[in-house]
Amino acid sequence: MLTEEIIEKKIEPDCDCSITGSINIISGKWKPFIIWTLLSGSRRFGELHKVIHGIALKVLSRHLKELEADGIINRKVYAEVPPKVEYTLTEKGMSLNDVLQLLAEWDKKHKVTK
Amino acid sequence: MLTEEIIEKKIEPDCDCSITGSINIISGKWKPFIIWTLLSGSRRFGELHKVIHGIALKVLSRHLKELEADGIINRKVYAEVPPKVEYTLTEKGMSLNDVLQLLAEWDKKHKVTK
DNA sequence: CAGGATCCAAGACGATACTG
DNA sequence: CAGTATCGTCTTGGATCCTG
Repeated sequence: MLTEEIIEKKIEPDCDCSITGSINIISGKWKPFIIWTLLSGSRRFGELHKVIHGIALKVLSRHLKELEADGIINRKVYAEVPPKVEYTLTEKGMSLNDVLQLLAEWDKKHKVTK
Repeated sequence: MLTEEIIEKKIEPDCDCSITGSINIISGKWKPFIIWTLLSGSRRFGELHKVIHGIALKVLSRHLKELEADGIINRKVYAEVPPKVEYTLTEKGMSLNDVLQLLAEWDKKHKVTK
């Protein structure tokens, strides 16, 4: 029955397993690193590009946009020449700290990371 | 300073941000649901297919294989006709409960899930 | 400097048909 | 029943060149 409803609404049930939102936010090859990096303070685009080595410009750019759209980070543009843009975590973004922390602990505990 | 070092090592720092392992395990469009479902007891392939409505056979099959490879679930085959296969969470799999729980809480708190 | 535009490759997801 | 095989589509990540 409940199953039927789900079929009708064709949805991920609204039981406590609604995790999709949070997972979507942090999954993306580099997103956790971006967030983690910003936890220690705001950074400029170029800084992120250097710190998170290996990430393609385009990908960094898109990830930042998505994180901004998700309300995780703020983007401040300084009207200067040359241009300067700073990315900062929002409150919501900061709150991801616990989540990332737990994931990291679980990782370490189970030696998942190679 | 810390930043400089990270730049030098140009790595996903081996700091506590090593989250990739745990994220890889639970990310996959339906994996959280599979795990969540199995938290209430073992299920057969067909049962999972019905409960987790909308998932393609192929995808369910692959997800199960991956979860098994990751040591999250066990696959028991009963030598019967017709065939019967049961999937059960391992200890490691059970331990993901806390993680999923936190993700769900964060989700709810920030009304991320639409 | 901060990105947008393009083009590509790989993989993830999906639907249907078929088999031991 | 429990999948595999096949084929197609969409999304992600990546490399390079270009611009306000």
